[in-house]
Amino acid sequence: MPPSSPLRPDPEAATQSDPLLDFDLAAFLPYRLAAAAARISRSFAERYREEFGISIPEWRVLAHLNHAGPVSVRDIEARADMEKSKVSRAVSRLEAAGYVSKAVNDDDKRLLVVQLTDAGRALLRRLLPVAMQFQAEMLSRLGPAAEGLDAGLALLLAGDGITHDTGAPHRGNAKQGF
Amino acid sequence: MPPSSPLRPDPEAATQSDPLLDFDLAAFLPYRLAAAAARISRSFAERYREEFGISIPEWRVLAHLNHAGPVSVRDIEARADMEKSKVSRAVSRLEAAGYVSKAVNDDDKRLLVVQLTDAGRALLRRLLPVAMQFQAEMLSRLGPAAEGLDAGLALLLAGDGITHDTGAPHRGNAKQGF
DNA sequence: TTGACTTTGTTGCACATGCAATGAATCTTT
DNA sequence: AAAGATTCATTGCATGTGCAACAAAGTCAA
Repeated sequence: MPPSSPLRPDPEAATQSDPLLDFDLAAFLPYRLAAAAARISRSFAERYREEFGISIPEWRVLAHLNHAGPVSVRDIEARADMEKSKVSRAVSRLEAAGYVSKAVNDDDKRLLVVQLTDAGRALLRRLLPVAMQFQAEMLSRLGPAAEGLDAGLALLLAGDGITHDTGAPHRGNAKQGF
Repeated sequence: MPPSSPLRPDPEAATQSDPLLDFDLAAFLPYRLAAAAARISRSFAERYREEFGISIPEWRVLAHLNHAGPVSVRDIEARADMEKSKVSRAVSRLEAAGYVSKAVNDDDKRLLVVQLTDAGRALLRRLLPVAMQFQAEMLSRLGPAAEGLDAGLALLLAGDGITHDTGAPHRGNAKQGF
């Protein structure tokens, strides 16, 4: 018989009290995931805002542009896991700040060609090391648990959308983390 | 010499190209965490909104009340990882819906006593099984990786705030996931 | 070619959010 | 006891968000 861990409680024990079971939010996996993500994002965003004056949606756009070269809004939407309106606004802000340029694709005039400017590339040269260091801090906090965490995330992300280099738009709606 | 994994790239290789390193957002751990959390939260929120008409902040308040009995806003703030204004508004909505009652603590009149009503308890009896099932679906998707994921989350949450039964308020600010 | 349908990006709108400011109650210090 | 500092909850405000509606461009079939 397998042991009853906090994550997988003994199904026998679950049937015990009908009146109101003692559900602990702190042990609820979706909540834990959301809370951890919110905490990490908060500190990352704070650092980026203070140091570079950009938000996370903007960071995502820049990072994707660096990786992929000139792309359309639709492309960013798929690869950076953001709604198209969010992408559109982030790109506009970045354009206003001079970090990217927007042009119309001549082959298909519905599409935008978003591209890094020299200023954008210069910003990225300062941005990327900070991101790498942030991840390094995370990994050092995680230690050997990092592999396990990442494997779990891969499974959750594999579901229908984002995987390594396999982008697809997502559906559904939810304001914030659980 | 240890192998160079995507998570821990070979430091030698990192020094290769000065112009612009090829940073892949899809492999960036903070992004992966945020994207996975967003996806899970989205589908959870959708289910709860459709079926019960409540939002995630409201769900968190209800879950904590069920676990802890009558509490103040400050208590919820700590245990449910939400800003106090968010808690205050969620509690007000729940009160308007008849699921909780608000009263003034007689010992300390600054504190609120938020309490489940009968309707609130009845709602929870319907709510909790859905949450449990949602978590079960998550676990089944994760399989053996669940333990590793949860261990990683525990380390990230241990930092300064939420742990199993050790609540503390948090600082910093960030709109959404990375 | 024309007309229906689809895709792409932007925007109006309603709503949620975080932060700072506020008012009330309590605690601390003198 | 009085004055100052602190804690708790609420709210005004600016901002970010998702969704739906929209216009422009492209596709496809008759």
